[in-house]
Amino acid sequence: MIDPKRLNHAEDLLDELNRRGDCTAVVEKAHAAYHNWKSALQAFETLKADQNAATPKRKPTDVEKNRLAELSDAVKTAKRFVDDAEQAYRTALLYVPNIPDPKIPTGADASGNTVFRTPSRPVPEFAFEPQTHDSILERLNWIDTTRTARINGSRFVTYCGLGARLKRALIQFMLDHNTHAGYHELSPPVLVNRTSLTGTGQLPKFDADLFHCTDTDYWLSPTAEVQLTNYYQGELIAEASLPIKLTGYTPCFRKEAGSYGRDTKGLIRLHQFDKVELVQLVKPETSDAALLELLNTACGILDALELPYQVVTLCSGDLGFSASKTYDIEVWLPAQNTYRELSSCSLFTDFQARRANIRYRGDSNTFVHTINGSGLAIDRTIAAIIENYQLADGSVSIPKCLDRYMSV
RNA sequence: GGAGAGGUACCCAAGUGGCUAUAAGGGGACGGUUUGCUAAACCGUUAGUGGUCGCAAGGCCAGCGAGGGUUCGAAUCCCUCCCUCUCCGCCA
Repeated sequence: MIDPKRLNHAEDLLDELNRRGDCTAVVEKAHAAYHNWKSALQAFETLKADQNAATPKRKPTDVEKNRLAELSDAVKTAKRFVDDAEQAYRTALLYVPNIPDPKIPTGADASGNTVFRTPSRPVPEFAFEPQTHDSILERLNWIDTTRTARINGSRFVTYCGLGARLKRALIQFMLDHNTHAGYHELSPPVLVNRTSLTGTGQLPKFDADLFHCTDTDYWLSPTAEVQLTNYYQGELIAEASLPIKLTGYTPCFRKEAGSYGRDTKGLIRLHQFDKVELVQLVKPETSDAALLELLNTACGILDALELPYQVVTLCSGDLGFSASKTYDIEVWLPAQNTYRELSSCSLFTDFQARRANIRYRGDSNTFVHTINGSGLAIDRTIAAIIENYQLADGSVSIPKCLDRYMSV
């Protein structure tokens, strides 16, 4: 949520927001609803002050009672107006995206993204035609999509034998890496409530992407960002405990509605996947540096795995709804002959903190800035390892840093 | 899932329809007096916050788990929900 006071200068706000694409409609709606609420509030508060002044300390006489009853009716009517107006204004505000960082490039879509860090190492050269990760994994019996399709349908995977061990090893390795970088490990539930999803910005706008339990208001979390960021929901944090750095492994669930036909094979786009997440809650003045630190932690995992990657800065038009600045880490996939997103590291400024009401006790009580990124997506990392580490004889080797996690 | 008990400030807790919650009383914390130094004793401080109006000083409104309702008036009565605790059932 943006600072509602910015609606007082809606033209300036629009100048900044329209770098994403046309936001006029949502801003004008929020702007109108905001002023409607304020005038309703002022009318109510005046009446309420009258009522408070007129209410006697003892039982009122019948004459007084008539006048008090009138006042009471007027207050109730005014209150109803305020409540409706407030509901409308808050809802409208939930649909206004975050303000893009002034320093990021302006662009309409992914073609406007710029390279922030050039490839970390040369891409591997193969003396043979590199195979796709799914064909290799299937042949090695490290995954079984045929049986999984019977149990779950498409966009699910079962890891088998060494494949399952590799997944477990990667989770372990990444969590160790992140805790060594100073992140506190949490292992949260994967069912979350509506309030938390609203706090981090998935709801109300993006409910079509989420799995929702039909008989309760529980949702399957699409990313541990939800659980880790909302861990401090509603809290007033002591200044001395900032920055808070959290990491956690969870399964993640996404409907992937609207991506029919895209990445149907392999591990790139699944309804359920595994991810190790990095989250930071920081003081506003340190958030730019903290984003880079978090990015470096995520990149450090790929360095250790010796996988080639590049980092791009998302342009204004490609930015997610809640983010003000995002760096995508893209790993090289030889069979696709391209870099694919493996982690998205974003600064949300106070946008999520306002929605989730996370503040810290400083000179005044201020909203923290939130930052998160994958560190890393497990299944896509497996895809990258398999494709980059494949050998001429059809087998694959395993990154050296995983040896101690893969041994029996 | 069933039966019961709770949720008031940093913690415990009194308040059960009107006397603006300066929220009684403890505890803890902090400051002071006293002291060679500690402890004790005594004195004091410990409501913070959100919103709104205002250049400001300051005014006003809302806050007793959350949301509704009853009432001229609700921490207090009623309803729904959340959470904690005890017992039973079920289960990993």
